[in-house]
Amino acid sequence: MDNYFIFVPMNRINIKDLAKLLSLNPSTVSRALSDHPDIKSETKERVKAAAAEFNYLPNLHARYFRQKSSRLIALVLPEFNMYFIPGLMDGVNTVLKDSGYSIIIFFSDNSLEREKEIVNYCLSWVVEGVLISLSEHTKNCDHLLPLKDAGITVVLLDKVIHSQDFTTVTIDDKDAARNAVQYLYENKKTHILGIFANPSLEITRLRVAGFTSAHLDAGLPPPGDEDIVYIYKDTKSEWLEAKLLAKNYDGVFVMSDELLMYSYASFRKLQLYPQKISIVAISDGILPIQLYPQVSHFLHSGYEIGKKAAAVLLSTKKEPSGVFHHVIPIQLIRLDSVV
Amino acid sequence: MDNYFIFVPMNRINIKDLAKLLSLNPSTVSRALSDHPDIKSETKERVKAAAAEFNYLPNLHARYFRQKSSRLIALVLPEFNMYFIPGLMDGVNTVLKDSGYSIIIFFSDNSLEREKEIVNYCLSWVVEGVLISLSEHTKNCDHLLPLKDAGITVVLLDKVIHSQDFTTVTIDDKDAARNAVQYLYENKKTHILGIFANPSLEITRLRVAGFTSAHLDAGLPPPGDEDIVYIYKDTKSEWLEAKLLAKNYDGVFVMSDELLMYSYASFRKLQLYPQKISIVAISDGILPIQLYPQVSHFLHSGYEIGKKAAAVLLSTKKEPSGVFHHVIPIQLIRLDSVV
DNA sequence: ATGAAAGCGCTAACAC
DNA sequence: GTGTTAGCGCTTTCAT
Repeated sequence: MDNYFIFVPMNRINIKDLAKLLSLNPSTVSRALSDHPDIKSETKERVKAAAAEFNYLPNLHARYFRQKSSRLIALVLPEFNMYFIPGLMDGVNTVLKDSGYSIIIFFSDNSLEREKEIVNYCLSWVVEGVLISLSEHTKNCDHLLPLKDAGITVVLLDKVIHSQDFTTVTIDDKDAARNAVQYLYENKKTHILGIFANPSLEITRLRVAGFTSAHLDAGLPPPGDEDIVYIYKDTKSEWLEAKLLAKNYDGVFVMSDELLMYSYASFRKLQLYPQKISIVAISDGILPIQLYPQVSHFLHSGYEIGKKAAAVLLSTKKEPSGVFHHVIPIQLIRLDSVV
Repeated sequence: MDNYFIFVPMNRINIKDLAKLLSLNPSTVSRALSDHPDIKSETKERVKAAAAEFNYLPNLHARYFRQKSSRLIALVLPEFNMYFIPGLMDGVNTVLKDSGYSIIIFFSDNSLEREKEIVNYCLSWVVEGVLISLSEHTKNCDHLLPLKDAGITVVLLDKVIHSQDFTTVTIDDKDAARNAVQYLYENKKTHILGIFANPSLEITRLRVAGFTSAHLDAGLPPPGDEDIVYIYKDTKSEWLEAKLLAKNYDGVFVMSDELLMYSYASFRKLQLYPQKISIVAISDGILPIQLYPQVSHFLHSGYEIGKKAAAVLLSTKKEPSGVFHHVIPIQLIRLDSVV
């Protein structure tokens, strides 16, 4: 007999069912559930008791479809970076988790094409806000304008392109790099190698600019081409090691956690750190304190950026305001005893 | 005059508008857009051209609401772990990105209460599948049963509790720990310290079991209480260092990347590694090759687990099948020259 | 090959 | 304080 019972997806109880059960009108039930002031508290309690008893859960597609909203925030990320991304997501989640918004997440895999597709998904899902860190192949924000036109709040974070169209949340990249060099200089380091990521990123260009200008400010000769190395996905560590030994460097600036992780083994292997050179990095803070010996860094916290960006998004939704470029202050974490 | 132009959210073009524009019926437009065989190709082309011209994008809430589906997969994670989570998300994304599903992400922050709330969100969003790694306070899967009852496919991954109700994707935790000890033993290490996470996790208990049983298999005396250390969020590294020096250990087993990161500085500081001890870890693979010196490990790839879990989810949706416990094979990555 | 009409579950005017 | 009714945008019978 058992095989007569085939699986039929349980028809979930809805507001209409609840109304029938209580001999009320669907609209009354709806209002009771959302604590509408018109409904007397006795009715509210009856309705809520029944809702709890029969495990009523609203269908959010129906609700938000009707309300022409979605309570959905899109988080768009270019890649899976183990240092920065988890902190960033943590920060975003911290702000959004009790706000009633849910997070729909997209990865552009550093492709502009994919980023454009994702913009369409955001429109199709009628998201209420977009937090986006741009792909490394994105050169401008034109493809984000349809979001703006649709009235969707967009906040760029971390990997951004500054424009008049969109609010951004970043650290002061140029200043961070400048401070780092200055710090090395104050500790009598004058031959400094800068280790940078892909120069097509605005974030890289700004940090290179800061690196260079700090040399000038300090009265040091400007760094030559050989003093600035760009590391790509396929750069071999042997190549970096040759660069490290090419000159008598006494200081190294590393612009990110990935690059610190990438290069640290070389510093140790060549017995440069802590013996001969000082290192300053820009970092999310987790890696440099776990390394041995530890590494001084300027704190570039994904958590803080995520929190700020999400907060800016929510407050912009509450009361719309103009485009603003928010800059998260950085902070020196001094961890070596050698400099 | 300018202030007469207040912002009115642009009424997006919908199927009805498109139909009016083309003097067609909305249903015809709908069918044309979804390549219904009844519609002649000339009409299809007209419709698609107009859709492209006027930037028509479907309202997915309306579509999936009508279709009683959602093309939404929930990814539920307990915390922000920099080693494992990014790889896991990468794996999930790799499988889902071209499947038409979007990912809605929730973090339980290791709270069972929050996990229950998230289950309700999944039901309210009518998600089509749930990929969940359990919170460390979750002791059974009863709170997931409403998902099952609603016909929603659930796949547990990594931090799981095995039961007859839900499919799981994990590595063979017990076997991985056993292999690790065996590997140390084969390299003549007989005094082995095991470093473990919170023992309330099934994943920890299994790895401890493997650690212990491997001692017996090898004919070693079973590890005493002092040979197994559990590291909690607030455990001080001084305490670990005392344990490391308490006996003449020649081998250490570390059950995860976080713990490897946590303990590695101590090994180096005390000049234990590579001088006096060998280390074997269970790891996602990124950290141990970047450390200097590198660390041998059994590869526990978040990427592979994420990929497998997402693939299992999709295939289960295509043709429903019973509960199955999938085990991802682990692989020894031998990296030290000292053992 | 296309049109007409109904309805998914919910909320918000508008009645009373 | 509660009921009536309409409609969000879309798909899908059913009719032609």
